[in-house]
Amino acid sequence: MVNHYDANTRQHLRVWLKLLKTSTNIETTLRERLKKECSTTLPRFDVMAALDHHTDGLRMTELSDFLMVSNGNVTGIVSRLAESGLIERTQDTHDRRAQKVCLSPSGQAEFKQLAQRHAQWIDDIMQPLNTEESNTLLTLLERLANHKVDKND
Amino acid sequence: MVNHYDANTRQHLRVWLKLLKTSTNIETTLRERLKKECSTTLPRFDVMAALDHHTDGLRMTELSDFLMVSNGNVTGIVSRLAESGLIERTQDTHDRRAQKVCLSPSGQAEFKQLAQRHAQWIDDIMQPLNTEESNTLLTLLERLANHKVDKND
DNA sequence: GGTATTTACTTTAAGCTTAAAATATTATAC
DNA sequence: GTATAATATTTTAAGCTTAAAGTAAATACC
Repeated sequence: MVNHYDANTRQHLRVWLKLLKTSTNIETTLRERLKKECSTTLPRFDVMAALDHHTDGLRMTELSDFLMVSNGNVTGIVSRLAESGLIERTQDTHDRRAQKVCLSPSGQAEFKQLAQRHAQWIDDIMQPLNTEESNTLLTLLERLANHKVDKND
Repeated sequence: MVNHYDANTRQHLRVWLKLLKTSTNIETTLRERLKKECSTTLPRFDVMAALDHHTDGLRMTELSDFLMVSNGNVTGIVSRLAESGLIERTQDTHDRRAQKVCLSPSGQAEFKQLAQRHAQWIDDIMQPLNTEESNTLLTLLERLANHKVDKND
């Protein structure tokens, strides 16, 4: 198939595909390492990171809002983390619909290990860029992220 | 929780999170538009794009290699696309295990529409960067993508 | 106080994704 | 020619993800 787009559009597509591929590659590396070296998954890590950040615990809805995923999604991940004994759920005494979720002591210890390895991996992956370059990258990405797209093109 | 990482690591984490978020945001926008405006999904689009690119058709294994996903994954997506009449499977006459998959005429017409809208969306999303900036972004991303990580840290 | 609405959360259905097991067929070794 | 290995593909089990429907409890309204 002949590429019939103009030069500008081709460049845009090229950048988007590279952005997607780079991000996906790094994500895949993290997922593989979390699985092989730590027997866990990225979604579990993300939930644990959120709870580590919020020491007082979070409600289910607060958790899904913070992670920007659906509330039904969090239900499953939290259930499995609870089965593994890494998080604890406590019923809200004033609101019987709600519960507060937080890391268990073993969950805290576990996450401490995970976070350290995770940071090392990212350090390794980001190695090729010096401070100035990574600042440039950050700025350019922010420009893309902050550009609100009109949903009704 | 106190952030106990050194400045360099913090910067690396910041850049990675921004890269992930930007990429995910764009991907989410594309998924939403494909669903709402075109009643399809990104995986379906990706398979159709691969077949549009390979006019002679592809075997299942070639398709999963090209898309860099598992072969079992492609089985499901191709089945659903075939149900929709957008692709056709033909048995290989010399190898009864194999089949060749290609876009049906309606699949070609459908993809032509999809590709055009997709290109417009990307054009819109990449708007905030001029040519020089998008070239810089491309270069920095390539540096990250080409950096092979030692799997046995 | 009783009805209606909102809120917190779970369940369900459908699709995506993978690794691993299973099937069927072809190619190789002897 | 038959046993073995390799190849092409599908199936299965498990988890992730969403939107939509369902459940239960709290709040608002009158």
